[in-house]
Amino acid sequence: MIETLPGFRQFYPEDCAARNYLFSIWRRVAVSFGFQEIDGPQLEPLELFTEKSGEEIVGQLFNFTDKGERNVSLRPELTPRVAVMAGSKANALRKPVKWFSLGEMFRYEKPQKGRLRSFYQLNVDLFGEENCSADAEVMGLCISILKSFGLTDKDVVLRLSDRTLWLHCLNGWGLDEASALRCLTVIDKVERVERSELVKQLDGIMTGKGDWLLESAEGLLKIKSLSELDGFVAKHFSGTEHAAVLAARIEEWRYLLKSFEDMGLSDFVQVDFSIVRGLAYYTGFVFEVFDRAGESRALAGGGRYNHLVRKMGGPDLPAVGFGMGDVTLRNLLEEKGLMATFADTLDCYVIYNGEESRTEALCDIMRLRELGFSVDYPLKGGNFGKLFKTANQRGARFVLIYGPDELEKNVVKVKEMLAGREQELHREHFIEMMAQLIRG
RNA sequence: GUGGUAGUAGCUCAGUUGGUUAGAGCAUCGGAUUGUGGUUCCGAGGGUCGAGGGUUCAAGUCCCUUUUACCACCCCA
Repeated sequence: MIETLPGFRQFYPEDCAARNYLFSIWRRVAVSFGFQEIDGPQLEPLELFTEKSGEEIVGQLFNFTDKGERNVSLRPELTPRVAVMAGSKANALRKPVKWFSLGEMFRYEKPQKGRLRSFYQLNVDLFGEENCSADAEVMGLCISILKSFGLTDKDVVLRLSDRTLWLHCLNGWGLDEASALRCLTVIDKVERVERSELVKQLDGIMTGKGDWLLESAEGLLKIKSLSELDGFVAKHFSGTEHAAVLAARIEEWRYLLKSFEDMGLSDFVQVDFSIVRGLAYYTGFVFEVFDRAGESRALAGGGRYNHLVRKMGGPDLPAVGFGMGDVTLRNLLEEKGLMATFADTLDCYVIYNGEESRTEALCDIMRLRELGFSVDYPLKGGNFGKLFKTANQRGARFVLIYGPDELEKNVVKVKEMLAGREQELHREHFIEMMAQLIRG
């Protein structure tokens, strides 16, 4: 037997049903928020990704040279393509542009739990609105989706941070923009790297002041609420030239958090400045959603990326978005017992006895199928006891019996499996009556 | 890319210091049961013991290599 490539999955019916369940909720809730579905190619020119993320990214890509000597890569994410799509029609698109996409992504990584080489991702993007009402809408959708799966604020938390505020503070502490960005990549590691190592790295950015810088940063990292943030900014920056921009930014925070309150989603949101996200293209509010209990990987993550569209060759177009993968989500839902088991179900299972009965049965089966009902029947007959057992296993609501007795009386015997009730329906109006029974 | 652990039927797993023809439960198929389901009983099929090499009279078991999965790193759009 030939195995799948590492990190790729086969989907048996139960797996497909589970996947479709995730897709259906993703799609339904995104549409309910007024987002429209889009998609892009699965195979892309390599430059699309190196343009956005630099040459280092190639190590993580599923890339190769095609028969036309083109450097290509399976898509590891959708965002650059969406940025191109939005950018190239930017002037023609009604703002705000609210798009989402469900698709398979590929990354050449070492497979482990919650991380495969092929996975499905929901991608949500909102273009053309600078106000943080757009951030609220996008994050609100992210939380609402998780709620729709049955997850509560006891299960998951959206950790909300802000790269703009970080940069203002670092700027206020004397770092230029390039140093500040380097500093953020160090801060991103604060949960998993030892303190002395962090100080060393920060020393490399601000000579002799690494320790002080880390302490200042830790002040920000400790903050858990807006009032604490107010206090922090007052303590560090009141009376300085940075006070005004910081005050303005805090007003945006106030507006964003108020939006979550108005949406009834506040309990899902936690101020947490340790989230800065690895990639440098994020420009404002950033967030990640985690399982509150476990140490599993992030369920979703995203933020503001106001410069990407221009970087991809389009006009200035502010943007905010997030991605959510199927693997971690499904793991969590299974852990929490929120993943339904997807049993085989049928509206009708038809059993017959003899060739003449089969002729009549097939005729009715096709008519019921045309009405959209799921109807199945044994391909090779069998005794009635066995066939009832099969009907039961198949999850059939009704069993329709076509036999010599019924044929003679010109009826179909209909058994409702759950109730065990039986009745005979005259064949003259059988399809109509059967349709009524199934519907209701 | 670096370490650790593991791999026996479709699934979950037994398999003694190396010793007849590798087992069980579940699932599948058939029968008891050719006009009535969830229970029960009987039976069958299904294994190159992940792959390759070595040690041995003899390897699922010991050794080496390799591969895959899981876990921890690196990374994480």
